[in-house]
Amino acid sequence: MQRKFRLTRSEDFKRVRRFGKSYAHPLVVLIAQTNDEAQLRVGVAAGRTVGTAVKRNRAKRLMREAMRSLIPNIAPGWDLILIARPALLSSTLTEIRETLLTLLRRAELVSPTDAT
RNA sequence: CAGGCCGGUCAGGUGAUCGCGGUCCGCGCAUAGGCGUUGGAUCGAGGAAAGUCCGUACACUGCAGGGCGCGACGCCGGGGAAAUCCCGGGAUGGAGUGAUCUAUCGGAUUGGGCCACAGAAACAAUGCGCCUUCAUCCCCGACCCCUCUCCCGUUGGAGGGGAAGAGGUGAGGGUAAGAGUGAAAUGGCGGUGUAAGAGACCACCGGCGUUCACAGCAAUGUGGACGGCCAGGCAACCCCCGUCGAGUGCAAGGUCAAGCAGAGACGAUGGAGCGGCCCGCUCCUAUAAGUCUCGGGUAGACUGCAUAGAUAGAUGAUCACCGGAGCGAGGCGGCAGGGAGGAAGCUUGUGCCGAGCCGAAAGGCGAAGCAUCUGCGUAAACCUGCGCGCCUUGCUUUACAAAAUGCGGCUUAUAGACCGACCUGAGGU
RNA sequence: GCCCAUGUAGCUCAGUCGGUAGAGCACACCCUUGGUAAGGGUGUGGUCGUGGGUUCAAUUCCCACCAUGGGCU
Repeated sequence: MQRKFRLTRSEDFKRVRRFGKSYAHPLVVLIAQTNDEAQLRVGVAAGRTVGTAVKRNRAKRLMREAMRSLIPNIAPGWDLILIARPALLSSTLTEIRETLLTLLRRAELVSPTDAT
C-alpha cells in the first residue's frame, strides 16, 4: 500500500477516532470519517492485546496487504482506521479481504455491486 | 548405539508472480531546496534486535581546590576505555557414578547492635549438681527407745522421743567434670593430679599467632621450630579499612521558524519654539491604522542518524519444488544366532594300488590316486532376530522473537541441525 | 524510548532496625427476635507475586524474573 494512501499524523488519528463512525467485526474494527482532501487515507493499528511486537507487526502487514487490492474501489475523501483484534492472526489473507469488504459495504464506502 | 557433559557454528533453501522502505542514476512538473515515477541499479532485522540490570562514547547543565554525606565494588595474575565484564589460577563448601557444574571471597579478642522460643547462662556466668568449712535442728532420713493398732510371734501401720553423723536447713568458700535446653554452650581424646575439679600439668590430634626453608610472578601450598593454651555467630545490620564515582539523558542537544505576545524605529495628527504668514526646520507628550527591524521562542520542519536507518514506524503474501525432525508401513543391505554333530578345503595315521628310483639278487624307498580314521575349519540356500544403515511412502511438525543514538557486557526466552573433546551404560568383535 | 511505584485472606488494607501475619467487610454456626435486619460471640480462610541466595531462622535483607499501575512525551 503506497504511502500516499497512509494516514500518518497523530492528530488525524485522534480526529478520526473521536468523530468517526465505527463498524466492528471479530477480526477487525473499522472507523471511518470524511476529510477535506480528495484522497483516501488508511491507518492501521494493533494494540497490546494482539500480542508481542512480532504479532502486532504481522497483523498490520496483513491488513495493509488486504487493503491494497481494495483501494481502487473505495470512494475518495475518507479517512479510515483499521484496528486489529487477536483472532486476526489465525486467519488467512483471503478471509481478511472478505471481512474488510463486508465492513466497507456496511459503511457504504463501496458499492454493493463491485466485486473483487 | 543410547543418554549425558563442555566448547564452537547455524537459525530452513530455490524459483515464479504481486508488493514495502532507503540511497544513487534517468525522466516529467516545478525550477537553489521539492513533488511524482507500472524506468534502471543497489542495500534492507537478531543471537538474543528482548529485559533495561551494569559500563561507555556523545550532548547539555553544574563545578577553583578540598571536606561531609550518599552509592558501588573488595582472594591472586592477565585482558579491557570501563563494567554486577571476560580468561586462567587459589581457598572454603555443595551436587553428580563420572565428564563436569555450581556458591562464596577485606575486617568479628581492641566501636555499637542483634541472637526469638527453650535454657542457670547467648559471651557473661554458680540455678541444679560435685567438694569443703562453720552454725543450727528434728522439718526429712538411716539407727535406737516408748505407746497404740492388727491375729500369738516375725513382719506391717500410726503417733511420740532421742540421735554420733555421712542426714535436713542456713551462711561462706572452691569447682566448668556432668545432665538437660538450643541452630549455636568456652577445642577433642587419653593420662597425671586433686577434697572435688580445671591446659593446672603431659603425649597425640585440630585450630590460632610468630618465624624459617622449599615450590609459585602472586593468591597460596608443603614441611619444620617456637609460643600462649583457645578467641561463638551475623558486616547480603550499622560500622571500620581500601579503591572508585558530579547530575540528566538522543523525547539529550543543535539549526530554521508560521501564529500569538513583547521591544524598537519610521509615522498622519496635537502642543511649544524660530517666523509677519505659509512652506520648512527643531524639541516635547501621547498615539490609531500601517510598514520595517530585533532578540527569545510554541506548533512544525531539518539535523543529531550510522555501508538497514524508519518517525502510525519498512523484509510480507500466494503458489510450486526441495530440505530437517518425530511416528508408522514397505523394500534393499548390514550384523548376530540357527543351518553347521559342518559341503568344500587343509591335516594325521592305517590299508589298497603304484609312475618311478636304488640294488647282482632277496628286497628296500616311494610321488599321484582311492578308501577310512584323527584334528583344524570356511561358505551358501533357507529360517529367526535387530535400540543398525540406505531408499520409497503416509501423517504430524519446523522455535524464541523483530532494530529506533551507537558500542562493550550481563540476564532472560528458544524447535532443531552440524563440528570437535570427554563421561556413563548396554551389546558385538 | 526513558523514569518510578506496587504485588499480603474472596474484597479493601495494616504489619518490617529478621523470630512462625492481623483488622474491617464477606462467609459458616450460635445468642438475641414471634420472624428478619441491626447488634454480640465463635470459627473457617494465607505457597505474604515467582525462583534462587545470606542467616539457626526471611513477608522483612540481597539478586534475577513475572504481573499491574503511574509519570515524562
